[in-house]
Amino acid sequence: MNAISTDRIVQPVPEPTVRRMPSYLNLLREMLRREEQFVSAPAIAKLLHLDPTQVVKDLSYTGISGKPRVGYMVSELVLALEDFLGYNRTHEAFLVGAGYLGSALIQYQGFRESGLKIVAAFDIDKRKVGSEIAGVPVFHLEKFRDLASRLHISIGILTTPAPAAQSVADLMVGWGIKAIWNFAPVPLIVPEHVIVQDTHIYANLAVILNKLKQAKAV
Amino acid sequence: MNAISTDRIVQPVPEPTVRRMPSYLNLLREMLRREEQFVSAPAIAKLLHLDPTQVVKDLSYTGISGKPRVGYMVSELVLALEDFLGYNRTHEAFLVGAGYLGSALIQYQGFRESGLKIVAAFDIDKRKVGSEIAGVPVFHLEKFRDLASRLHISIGILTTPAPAAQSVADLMVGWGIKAIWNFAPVPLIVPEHVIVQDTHIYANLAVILNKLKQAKAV
DNA sequence: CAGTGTGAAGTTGTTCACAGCA
DNA sequence: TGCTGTGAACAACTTCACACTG
Repeated sequence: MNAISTDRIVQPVPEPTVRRMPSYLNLLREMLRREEQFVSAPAIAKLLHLDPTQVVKDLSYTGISGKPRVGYMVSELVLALEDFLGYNRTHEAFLVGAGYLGSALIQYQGFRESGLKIVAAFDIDKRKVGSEIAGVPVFHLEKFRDLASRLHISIGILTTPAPAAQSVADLMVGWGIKAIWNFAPVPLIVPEHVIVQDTHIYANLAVILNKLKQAKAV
Repeated sequence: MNAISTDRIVQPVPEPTVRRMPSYLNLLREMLRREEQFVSAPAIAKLLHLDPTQVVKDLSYTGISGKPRVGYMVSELVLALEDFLGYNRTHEAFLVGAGYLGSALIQYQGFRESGLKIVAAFDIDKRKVGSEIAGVPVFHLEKFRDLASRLHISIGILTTPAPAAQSVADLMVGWGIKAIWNFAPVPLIVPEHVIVQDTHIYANLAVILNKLKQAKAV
């Protein structure tokens, strides 16, 4: 390995592009399984219901270039996307709130091939503490402190009920977590350097109901 | 009821605005509980980490107007938002795929006060069929046909593994469902008149990992 | 004068148009 | 001719600037 950094300058990528990347990877992995060699942007666009130019622009962020008339090499794209998304590094995470949603996330098969590894779950419910969910141990929230300082975990997944969310976020911040994936419908207050990604199920529901209303009105 | 429609013309609302609406409602319901009478847009903006003008513009879509120097009447806004989001009508839904994620959605307390009522779940796993999840009966997928034709359900929630997603979507379409809330990481092919709302957990994960990468690069 | 309300400016993301290539 | 790749036009959303109000 050369002493000069091999990391290219990480240029900012539009968030919508980042959000589409997993879909590309998903599709391309499937194509790789079917041993398809090349794929064109218009073909991808059709399958994912996107604009062809959009796909070209998005894929350009991976650094891979395609051949006119032929398209992109599937295997090359898969590797580039995995690298781009960080799916070949392993990101370890703690999950707090081992209820139904938390359990669902732990169970989620896909995370294993997505660079996310939930290494421990935490709860305050004594019936859950001491058990395992899909091989992931559930500790009492008190233990969070000790473990987080020993291992160094960068991602905290917050799946508690709303009232507990802020205090759990404080805990996570206190123990040096870099990013919080927040599923509670509460805006978290955290120091500036901590990344918060909100995933609010209600926003999606709102969009559906709104589109239904719109459709009915026409 | 008058023959002349009382529905106002449903003007299209920017999707980002729609997505923020549940957060406003959430906050305002909390304020209502605390018996706060008035709230200003800047105050809301601060609590939700938004731009004050944004809040003003968003709230204007509810049809409610505020008083200069004072702000908006909380109770009025809550009612208007509930109406806007359709939370006072009840939308009945079928859920297909009673795994961990499906169970989590069924359990989700919040839906009850969000106008969404999951009336039945379906699966093909014999261990699940016949059971109940939080009072919601789980039927065999075969039964879907009969029930969907009898009741008329507008929303289908799709929480099956990816390979089953398209065939379940076909089923849902066949029985007249208007909107599909899709949690499978698969682009569904449906007739034009059917609304599909994708909720892909990986998109959110991708954003987090990307921000972490970005943070590290700085 | 602190807040609403709105038209204008700015920013971001998408779509178009077309040059280059095999 | 069908595809990549990119700069330019366009559309959508956000932020700014400011007139208005109690």
